[in-house]
Amino acid sequence: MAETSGTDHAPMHAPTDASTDDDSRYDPLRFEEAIGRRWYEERTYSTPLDAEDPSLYYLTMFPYPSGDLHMGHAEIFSLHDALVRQKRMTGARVFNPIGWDAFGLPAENAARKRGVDPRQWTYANIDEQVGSIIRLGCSFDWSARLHTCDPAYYRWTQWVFLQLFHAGLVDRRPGLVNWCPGCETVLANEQVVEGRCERSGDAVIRRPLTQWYFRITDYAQELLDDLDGLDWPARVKAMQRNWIGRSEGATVSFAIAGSDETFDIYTTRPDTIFGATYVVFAPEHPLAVTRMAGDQEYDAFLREVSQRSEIERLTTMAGRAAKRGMRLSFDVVNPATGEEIPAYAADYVLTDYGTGAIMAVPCSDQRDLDFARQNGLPVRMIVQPVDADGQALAPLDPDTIEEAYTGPATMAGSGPYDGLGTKEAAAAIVADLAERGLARTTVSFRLRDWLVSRQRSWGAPIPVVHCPDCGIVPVPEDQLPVALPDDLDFNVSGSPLDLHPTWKHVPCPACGQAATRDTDTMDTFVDSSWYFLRYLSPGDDKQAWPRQLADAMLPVAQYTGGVEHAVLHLLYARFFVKALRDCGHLGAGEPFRALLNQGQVVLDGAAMSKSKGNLVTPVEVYGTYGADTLRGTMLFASPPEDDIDWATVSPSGMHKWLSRVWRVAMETRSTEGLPGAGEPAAGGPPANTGTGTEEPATGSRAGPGAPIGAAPETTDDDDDAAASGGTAGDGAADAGGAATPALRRATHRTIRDVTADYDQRKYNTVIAKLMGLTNELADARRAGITGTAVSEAVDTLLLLLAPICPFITEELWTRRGHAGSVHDQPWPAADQRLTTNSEVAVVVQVDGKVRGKVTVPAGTAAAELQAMARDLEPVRRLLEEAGTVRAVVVPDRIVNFVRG
RNA sequence: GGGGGUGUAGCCCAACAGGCAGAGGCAGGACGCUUAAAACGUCCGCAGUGAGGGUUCGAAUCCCUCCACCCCCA
Repeated sequence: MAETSGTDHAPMHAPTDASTDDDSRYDPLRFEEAIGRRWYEERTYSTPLDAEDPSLYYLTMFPYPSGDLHMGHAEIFSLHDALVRQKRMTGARVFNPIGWDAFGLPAENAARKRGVDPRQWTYANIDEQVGSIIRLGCSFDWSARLHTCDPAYYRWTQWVFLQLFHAGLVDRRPGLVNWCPGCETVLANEQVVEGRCERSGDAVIRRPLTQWYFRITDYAQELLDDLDGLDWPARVKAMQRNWIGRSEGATVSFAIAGSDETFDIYTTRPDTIFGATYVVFAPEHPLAVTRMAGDQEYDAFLREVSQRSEIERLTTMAGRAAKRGMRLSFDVVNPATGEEIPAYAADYVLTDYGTGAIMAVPCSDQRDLDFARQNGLPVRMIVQPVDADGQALAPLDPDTIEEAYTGPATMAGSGPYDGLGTKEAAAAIVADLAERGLARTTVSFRLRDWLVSRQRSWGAPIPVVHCPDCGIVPVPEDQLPVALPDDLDFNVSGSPLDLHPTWKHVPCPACGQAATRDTDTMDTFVDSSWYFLRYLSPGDDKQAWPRQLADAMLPVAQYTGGVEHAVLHLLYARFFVKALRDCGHLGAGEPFRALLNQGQVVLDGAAMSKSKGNLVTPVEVYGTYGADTLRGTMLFASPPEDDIDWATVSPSGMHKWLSRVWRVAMETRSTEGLPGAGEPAAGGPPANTGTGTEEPATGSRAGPGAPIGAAPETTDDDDDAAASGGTAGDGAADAGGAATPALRRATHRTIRDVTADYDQRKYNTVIAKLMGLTNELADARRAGITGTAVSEAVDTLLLLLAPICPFITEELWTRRGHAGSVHDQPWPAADQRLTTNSEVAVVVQVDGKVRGKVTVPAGTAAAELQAMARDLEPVRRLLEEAGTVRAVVVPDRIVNFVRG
């Protein structure tokens, strides 16, 4: 039954001689599929949720259904599932849901290109992915499954929108926005990479449009501060800090010459104000636009600037397009010097950063210097560079410098502030200007508000109606969802939803007169910013999530996913949780307490992709070698956070090892290692094997640290606990003499070390150590060892491997005569008496060179150790002719004699 | 330019909290088994840790400078 696809996928397993059911051979295709199917159909890993007795919440980023699973998915699922399964075996109940991030543009593109309904396209892909996930043996809780494109889900996405709306966290306002011509929609800043659409790669242009925004900037400081408390990779935190981009500076008021009108500039370097020789406005700055109204040249300039991306506008890199600017029709007054300086508009100043205007200080800002040189503007030196010790360096010549100076300096040419350091000068200048009401210190952020409206149609409609009289009217909660129509025409230029003949025409919910729906949908990142809440009650049509349970379950204990979401999804989800907390719907302030990012799967150093034709798919690998081999290969390849280059890994190597595991487990199954009842089980009492098919999450299992054992048939024999381990491996059933304790020691050391590696997520070394144990086992068997030490070793191997390779371990566990699932067993505990060496080899050095070794009982005192070391022949000789000798002794490790 | 990370054997990777650089795998070689090959089994490792300085009895590990590559921000 497990054999549906086996034969034609397994060329290398083609039996050499007749027998296909040769059990001595490892053939995963014969059993994996049936086991995975059973786990799915029986909902084996479903976990009832209880606010009074919460489970641990482990979560992996839900997939986007663009097609079947790719290697990246296979990697993250392998990693995540190992994490979850191992945690369960330590006695924890783990909630591990799965769902689909099912809205998005690819479905629309498929509709446009191939005429398929986006819903059908999406669900067909989901079905395919579900099949692959089952095949991989992932232990998800299928009863919590959700899809963001389901009205039962997006109804609550819309509800969340309304909560933020009522809390004043949603704005609809005009602005210059990023427009992707390929996707025919606006994008958030986070979706623009190097001036291009991160999805389609089209060059993004700037357009003035009225759009919906979430006020994420209200939370900028908190989003920054709370990073400190998160157990996240340093680089992800660094990326978020960079993205939030906090800077401290000053807002300074300048006056327009010959007028009472003033405006604010923002600067991070108020100390340089004496060097300000002009000011620059963003071209779109209202003051510039007003003053230049009617100037045709300026209009043309504005149009041109709007075509350039932010990156182009800001870059200081040599070789890039020159800064474009225009002289404005007025001068301004520098409040520090009182002199009149010219005003410009230039593309390198942005409207929405700071105040949209700057003072230009060519000597200390490269962009200002470039612009000054291009336009023949004066450059003034206002500092004296100094070295690290404060010694004056050669002064710089303002007429010839090509690079702005930003190094350490003291003020020189800044009037009363000369001689101060730049830091003190900044404080003093702001303080003095503040006294005259002309300046204040300001904190500024790079983070912009999150633009959430999209002119696309496979997304959650924004639940708002535009009424000629009432204006913007939110759809009442009891009228949700605002559902998508079934009959959208995707072969239109523009938004299908907007162009639908009837959908948008509705009566105003407030006054009843004819009105129109908002025809934009929400960014799909909105869907994924709260899905971890919906998993708690995916079928609930009364509420988005149960508050009590959410408070018990959040933040998510462990989140896994790709680093590509470091700023987008992870920042948005953090914002949502904080906003929803402030709306009174949540207790938690962060969504994900711990985060693990896996690397990417590449081939020969390049990303795998269909277009490159270098795609290796999970289906190919598990179709040939089985899912366990795929999972093991992924985890063995490198530490989880590193990229995996598929060219350097070896599924066949993994398969070979699993074959060895299979062989040793099968060969030792019935003839040895099944001690009779009452015999002191060398490894301790048996694991809890008697409870069979029970819910893994519940009760009967022993807690973490239960001793492992080998005997399926013996009754629970708790009295053995005291005696266990004390026998140190020379139980009556064992044969093989002195090698037996060595095998037992290897077994228990492997338990100890592998457990530590699991805790640190070092699956590559977990597997390496299990391979080591397999080698020890082979050695021991060659030495003639049989009996409990062997079965203990084999069973331990299966238990320790179970989280990574769930199928082979399950199959062998059963075939070895154990009742119940290997995955329901308690995690083995190492017997300390067996892990510590009774004897240690201590290295003896003279002047750091190894001159010998002494083997001593562990814990031998330093003095004794030194005496023994001194007696070694080569050491004694070397020390005789030496004068003073100092000894460094580290017990159990090293003795080093240092001659004077 | 600023920040984060990584450099160990032909390759992927180990090395607790500074203590004999090698656990594991891939590739390669030898041998065994075989008529032969594959598969399987056994065995085979002086690379001194990117470079240079420093601290230390002792540095892959800690500190400084530099180089290379990756990522983020500019």
